[in-house]
Amino acid sequence: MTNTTLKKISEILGLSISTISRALKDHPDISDKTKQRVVELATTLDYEPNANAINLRTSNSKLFGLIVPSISNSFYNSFISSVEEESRRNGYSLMILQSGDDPSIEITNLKLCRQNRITGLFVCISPDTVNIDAFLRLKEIEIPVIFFDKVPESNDCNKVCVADSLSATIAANAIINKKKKKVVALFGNTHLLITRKRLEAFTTTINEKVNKIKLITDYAVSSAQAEEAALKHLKEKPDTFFCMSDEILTGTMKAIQKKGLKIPDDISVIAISNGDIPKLYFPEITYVETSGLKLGKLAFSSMMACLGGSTFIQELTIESLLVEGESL
Amino acid sequence: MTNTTLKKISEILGLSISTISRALKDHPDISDKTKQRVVELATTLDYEPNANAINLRTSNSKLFGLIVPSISNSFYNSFISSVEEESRRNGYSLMILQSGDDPSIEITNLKLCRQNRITGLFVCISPDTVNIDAFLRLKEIEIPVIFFDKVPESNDCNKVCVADSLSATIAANAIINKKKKKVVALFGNTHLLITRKRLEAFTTTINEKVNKIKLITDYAVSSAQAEEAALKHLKEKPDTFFCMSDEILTGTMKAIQKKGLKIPDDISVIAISNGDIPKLYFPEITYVETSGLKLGKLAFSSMMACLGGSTFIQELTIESLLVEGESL
DNA sequence: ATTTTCGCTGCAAACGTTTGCGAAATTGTT
DNA sequence: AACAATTTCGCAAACGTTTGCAGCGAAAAT
Repeated sequence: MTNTTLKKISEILGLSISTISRALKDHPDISDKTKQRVVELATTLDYEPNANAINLRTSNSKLFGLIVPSISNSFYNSFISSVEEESRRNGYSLMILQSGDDPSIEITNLKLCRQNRITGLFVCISPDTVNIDAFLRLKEIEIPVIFFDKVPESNDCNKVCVADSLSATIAANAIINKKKKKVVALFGNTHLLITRKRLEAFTTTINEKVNKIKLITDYAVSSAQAEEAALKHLKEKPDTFFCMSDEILTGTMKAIQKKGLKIPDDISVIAISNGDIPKLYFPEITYVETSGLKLGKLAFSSMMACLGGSTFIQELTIESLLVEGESL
Repeated sequence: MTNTTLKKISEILGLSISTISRALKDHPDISDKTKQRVVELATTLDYEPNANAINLRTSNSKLFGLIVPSISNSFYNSFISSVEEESRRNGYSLMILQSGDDPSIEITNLKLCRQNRITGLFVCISPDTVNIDAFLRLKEIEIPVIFFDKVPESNDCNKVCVADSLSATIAANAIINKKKKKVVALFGNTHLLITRKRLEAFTTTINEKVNKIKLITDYAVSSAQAEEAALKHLKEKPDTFFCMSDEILTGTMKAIQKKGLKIPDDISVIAISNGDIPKLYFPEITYVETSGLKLGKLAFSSMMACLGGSTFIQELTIESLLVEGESL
């Protein structure tokens, strides 16, 4: 049993292939009677058009590529989820590839995308990706590329990002408003632009405060390291923890639970997060939201704008907002 | 600037298209000198073969479809992650679609897969999917279908599952060994085979025990519902909670934290989980591991077996093991 | 010198669509 | 009845590959 094709239908009905093709897409040239016969047979034969043939013929794949370091990450996850949904809604398919933060796999993935003649690409580059020429070359063949989250520094490309500096500033201001006195701020990998931006915005905002807040900063590149760091700094009796990311937050929370501290009576916590993790705890953790869902929607609309003919290169950011739990 | 094709290369080099095609795939018929010229030009022209044309011609898409209720779920996530990796390693691409537990979207996704002439399909059906004919029809056109995790009851299909009954039995035995007396067991959607299996295995194992354990079972289809249920049953002073899934676990944990109970002194907890969530808490939650990664690898090898010609219908399970935290 | 062999290359069909163009059948107009 | 207009349909080319087969020139064998 093989796949049904236009040819097969045409032979059964004694009509030409082109008539079948037109009938199935409700072309005005075809009479209603014929259309009906064709549609009927097509459904009983379970006809599904061959996307490869269509793409080849029309050179319009209706397929987006998406390259991301890892799909098992709550932020990327929600990003992907929303892009996938938007794509389907708009009649596009999505090909999702993960690079594992390996630039060479990134290139392999890019090749795969090109071979499948994607209509557009969403990509979050790995920290070690220095040369983005391969990506920029897509533009020469008129394939829009939207960089998201971790974006290259080049000005010559479309980017959508969360507001790194702003979100850290919002968190800092929330801490100031609550009149906290001694803050331990934990950050991630200092190689990343995102860390440096958040670090700078956070410390400047805190230090701008007139009656000084005591600020202790530290770094961790894993949840376990964050736990250690938090345990260490708990000895200095801070009243607040600021966690730059979910990874840092989970480590910090383990330290707090380990010490049997009550939130927010014994210690306050605020984080920058996608929102999933903070809601797991009781009381729920106050966080500055950097929504993967929203970023996905923004990326998608940016993509559609490019496909609509906009050659305007732009860098977009989604605003952050404070989601108040009861941890601060 | 348009895409490079074999034709373009052939015209520049004054060779035929077939020669270019053969040269690029190192066919013995072609002389080394010619091969070298061709390969050289192809790389400078950034040639990438058109996958659509190849698929059309060879009717072998090297593309797998994967339909899952949601990609933002730690279990499916690790499943997808491992299938994606295996696919890439073996020269296949992966098209990931989410159904949002909506059977009609599931059908849309299935159509998309068929239109793209996938080589095989991995699918986790939604709880409301009653009719799986559309999936079984793929087998008639020789497209292997591997059902995973939430699988239909039909015997006429390939399934890979976590050891549902076994994992629940292991959890029950762990509870028995710890000499618990009063257990609240929370389960998910009763429409699902997985729920019924776990329910049955758990209750029988508990009830086999000579000196009776008091067992209270309840159901919840969301984390919030689980929290409510846990809160309700806490009034009956159980000494142990059994949570069938991560979703149930997070709800239960919120209830426990809300009441300020200490684990394991005031209350014990054991869950069936992928492992990510249990490790977020302190003390870490004891769980029976059902690994998405392992299931992914199993599903993939099962797929490869089908493609290798095995028509042997089988139901495979990955074994579970108890990962001891300090919550029991 | 003729045949055989062998290395290299090209021809052409096929995969399943879409679509411009022309042709036949039907209808309407005078 | 003759012709124009309209409706309905088919032809054939094209998209970019792969691949069986045949062709051709030159070296090797007879």
